[in-house]
Amino acid sequence: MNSLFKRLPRNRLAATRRSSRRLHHTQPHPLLATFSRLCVEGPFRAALALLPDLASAGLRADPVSLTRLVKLCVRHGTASDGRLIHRHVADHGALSHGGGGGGGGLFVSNSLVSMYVKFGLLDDALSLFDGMPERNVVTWTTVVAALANADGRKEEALRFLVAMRRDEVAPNAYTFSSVLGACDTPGVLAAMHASTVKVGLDSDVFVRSSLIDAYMKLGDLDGGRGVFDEMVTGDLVVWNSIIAGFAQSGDGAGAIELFVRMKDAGFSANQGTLTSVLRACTGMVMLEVGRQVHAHVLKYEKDLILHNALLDMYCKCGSLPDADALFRRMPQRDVISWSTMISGLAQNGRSTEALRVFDLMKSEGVTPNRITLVGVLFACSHAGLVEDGWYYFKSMEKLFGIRPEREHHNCMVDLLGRAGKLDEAVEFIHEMSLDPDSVIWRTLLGACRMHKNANLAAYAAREILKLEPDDQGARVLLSNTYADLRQWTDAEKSWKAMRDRGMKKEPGRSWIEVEKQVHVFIAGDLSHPSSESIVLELNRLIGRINALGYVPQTEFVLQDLAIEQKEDLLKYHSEKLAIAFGTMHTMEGKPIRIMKNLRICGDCHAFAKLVSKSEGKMIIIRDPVRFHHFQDGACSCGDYW
DNA sequence: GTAGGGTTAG
Repeated sequence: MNSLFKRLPRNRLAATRRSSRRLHHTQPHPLLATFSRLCVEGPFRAALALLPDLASAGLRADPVSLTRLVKLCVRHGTASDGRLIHRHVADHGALSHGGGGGGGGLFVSNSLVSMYVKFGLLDDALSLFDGMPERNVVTWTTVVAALANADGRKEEALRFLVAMRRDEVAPNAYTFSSVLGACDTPGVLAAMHASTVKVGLDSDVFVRSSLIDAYMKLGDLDGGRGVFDEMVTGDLVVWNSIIAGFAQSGDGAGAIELFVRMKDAGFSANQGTLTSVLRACTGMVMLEVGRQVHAHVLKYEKDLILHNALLDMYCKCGSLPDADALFRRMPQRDVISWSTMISGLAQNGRSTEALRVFDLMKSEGVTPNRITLVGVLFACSHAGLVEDGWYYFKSMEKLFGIRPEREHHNCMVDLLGRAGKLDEAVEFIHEMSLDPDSVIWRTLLGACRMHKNANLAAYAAREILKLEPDDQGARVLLSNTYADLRQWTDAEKSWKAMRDRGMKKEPGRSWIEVEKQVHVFIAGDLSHPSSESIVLELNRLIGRINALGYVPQTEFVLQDLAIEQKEDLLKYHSEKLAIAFGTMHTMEGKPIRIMKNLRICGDCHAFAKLVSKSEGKMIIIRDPVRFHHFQDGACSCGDYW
């Protein structure tokens, strides 16, 4: 079919043209009919192959078919196929808009703009947009959406909205739902929200879910909740938006609560819902709820995002056998699956395996990205593999084409600092090509604390405070470092500086899931309903581990107090309360899983090790950075954290 | 026949 008309002699071709003109009002030329049919039914390749034939026969395809062809191209074709179609229609006048919007050229142009966007060729889309003689609300919305979704082009999206209004094209619900994704400051969002109300589009489900999402992404939970609560009739995605918002902002319990309400309201979860619920479980270490969700995930075996979320849930709940089994069974794995597994192993103290998985990933031909490399460097730094870390850092650009960015430099400072090579770490900071930011200095400060180097700590803290004068973390870490060194006057000075600025140290908090309920413990706070029995249990545990040689390490109390007071403060650290609660409520043979908001202190670490031995129970504690698996008196971190 | 919302790794 492709070359049929090319082989026709010229006179026959002319006859064909005449007959096509003659038949125009009765029936279409057979070639055009075939083309139209292929644009509806496919296959795409066959339709595409007809374009040259149409051209040489001098036939002009109708805009409806061309629009369909572009759509098929997005589904089945490549960007170069798309360019080919674009060139064809441009050469054959199919883009002329024929005033008054009567011509189909505008439709064809719009679908081409959208096609370029879908192929990630935003600049091609914009240059086509620039050349269009006429644009309607669809044209504008397509580019506004594309800019709102592109990295770092949100401002442009907002500018396009302004230009659109100047062009007297009124935004509709499509436009608002798109542009809301670009509203990343409270002021802009408030103004956009007001605009939607003004034109009566705020109750559109698409607009509403975008509004909720925008508020939640800004951390304005009340704003998001407000938009949600106003809803009279909604749909599943609106529910998904609010659940995702709670899950992302760390309120896992709130997310689960909404999930239950959603089901009561008669909606059944889809993969989007389940992904967010899993994320909530991940944040709260709710392994049992997560396992229940797993049962529903089985329905969506092809959904990679959902499976990756499940994998991460198992990793972050410290349940590596589950993670491992899932990873092996997953029908497909992408770079995110591999990165999740690498980081998961590293965070759980299994760095060597993490590096082995990285090798496996490469041997399977999956290309690592910058986040994968963060996981790899994390594995090196948390296992003290200084040489390996240097190797990956130095070769990542050559081997994988990934130029080390801030986060990788930060990993290196961590690697050197943790290993006690503080001078090298400082030298590394001074020599790196990027300007050190507060994150890097904070990493150095953490290492100084670990290795009790107060002078360097003070230097790092000053650098942080230069960049961020109100940084609590710097002041806390600095005063802790002085306290470690028994330099109480300096420690107090630093505390005073914090108090003067109205800052308070964040209290330690630990969580544990028991029978699908999350119990929260705050350091020194005995307000839990069963505190009495918890304290009894704590005393029992302390009695048992005293026999194993436990001595409270009061050096971890960072205030200058009498020994007994220090012991008391230590005794009621939140993770100890949670461990006691866990030994009372965790079934035989099941590990105790705890999450906490701050890094674990040395005394609690020793306590957990000994309890794991005396009670014959595995204890898993997740802190903001990594895990500790305590078993039979030892910890997976090898006391290196 | 053209445009829109939520969901995964550091």
